[in-house]
Amino acid sequence: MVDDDISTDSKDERVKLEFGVLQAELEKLKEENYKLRNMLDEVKRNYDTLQMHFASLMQVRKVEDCNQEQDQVFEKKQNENVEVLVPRQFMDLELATTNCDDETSLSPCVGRSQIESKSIANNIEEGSKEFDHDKNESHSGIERMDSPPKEQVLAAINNNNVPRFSPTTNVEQAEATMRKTRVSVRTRSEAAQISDGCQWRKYGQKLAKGNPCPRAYYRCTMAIGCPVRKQVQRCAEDRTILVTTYEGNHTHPLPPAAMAMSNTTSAAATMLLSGSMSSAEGLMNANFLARTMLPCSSSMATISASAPFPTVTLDLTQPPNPSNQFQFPFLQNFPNSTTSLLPQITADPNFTAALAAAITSIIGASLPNINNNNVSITANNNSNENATSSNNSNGNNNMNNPNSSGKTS
DNA sequence: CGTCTTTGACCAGCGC
DNA sequence: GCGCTGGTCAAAGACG
Ligand SMILES: [Zn+2]
Repeated sequence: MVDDDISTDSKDERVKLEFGVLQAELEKLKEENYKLRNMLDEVKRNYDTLQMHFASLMQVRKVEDCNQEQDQVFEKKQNENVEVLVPRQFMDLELATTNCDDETSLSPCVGRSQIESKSIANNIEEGSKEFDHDKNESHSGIERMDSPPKEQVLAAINNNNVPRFSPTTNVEQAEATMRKTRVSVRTRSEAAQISDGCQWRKYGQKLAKGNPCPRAYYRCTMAIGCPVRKQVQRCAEDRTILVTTYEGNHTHPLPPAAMAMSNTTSAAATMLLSGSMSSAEGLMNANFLARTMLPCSSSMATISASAPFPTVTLDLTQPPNPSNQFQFPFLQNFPNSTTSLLPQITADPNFTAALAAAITSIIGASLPNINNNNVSITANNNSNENATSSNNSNGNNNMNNPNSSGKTS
């Protein structure tokens, strides 16, 4: 009996030991699997990015060929001092901020850059209306807000796993000239605010000049100290259009909706802006890429050198044009989208905010030294946004609060 | 009672 | 310096 007991005990112990070993091994394998999966993801992203880059280069070459033929016309225009300014702005990043950051020079800059975009990139977009709205939105003094510290920038880079084309020196240089990157989203919405998965706290409201609708200011409260802010304002011309401008980088993980987009947009956005940093050619790249990022859109993407800080504009108000979907593999790799069509994706109310959040983080982190870029991406969206908070007006307009005082400083 | 919104005050930048 | 404008602060109140 005693012997038997001992033998079963030792047997149990051996089994336990073995179990423990196996469990440890399993854990190890899990970990390894996780690492490998991460690596695979990264490789995939890099592949997508490279493919984008390649495509853009091909486009650039095409356009260059085209331009050589039209060189004389170009030179003539440049002599008229109309076209030449944009490339210079992109080259002299620091000077550019002083060239173009006052209100009076803003409009001419918009005009110039759009002419530039169009003539170089062959019929990229007419989008002057959009930029008029954007102009109203963005000539404010946000640039005086504090730049995020280096750690934050690096953290954001890591968070998004963005493959960077700008060398480290650019990031360092960028710290000196750091400006807030902004992502402006235009959607059709009756709600006072689009639901974007983040938590926001309203901290102010103003009547902006040139727009009877008040502009509301929100700050991200998903994490203590998150510097992300957003402005929400209705379009003066079409009050069904809600313009939401995001600014800054989240210091916390993005909500699932935003994360879903992040992987897909990171490569594209990085490409978009890395291409646009230093030259007219880059401007072209960015336009081309912006156009291809959301190929279902009826209008195309533009990039402009108008803003005192880089601004990506997502116009989700246009009617759909599903003729040319899936031009690029990264869109096919869109998480969970292998069976769905892009218009459905862009109609998702989460899409807007997710894309905005992702791009804000990405470009804010990886390419902070572009000072005068405006990227506009247009897609269709008739989403039904939900207001996450009641957002009353203290302006003298038609918003919800009948008791509003009508006074704004 | 804690959280959020409202809203007048305040501040900085800019043009004159 | 002054006024205008956009952005932020913070006290007071609303709300659950
Ligand atoms: Zn945040």
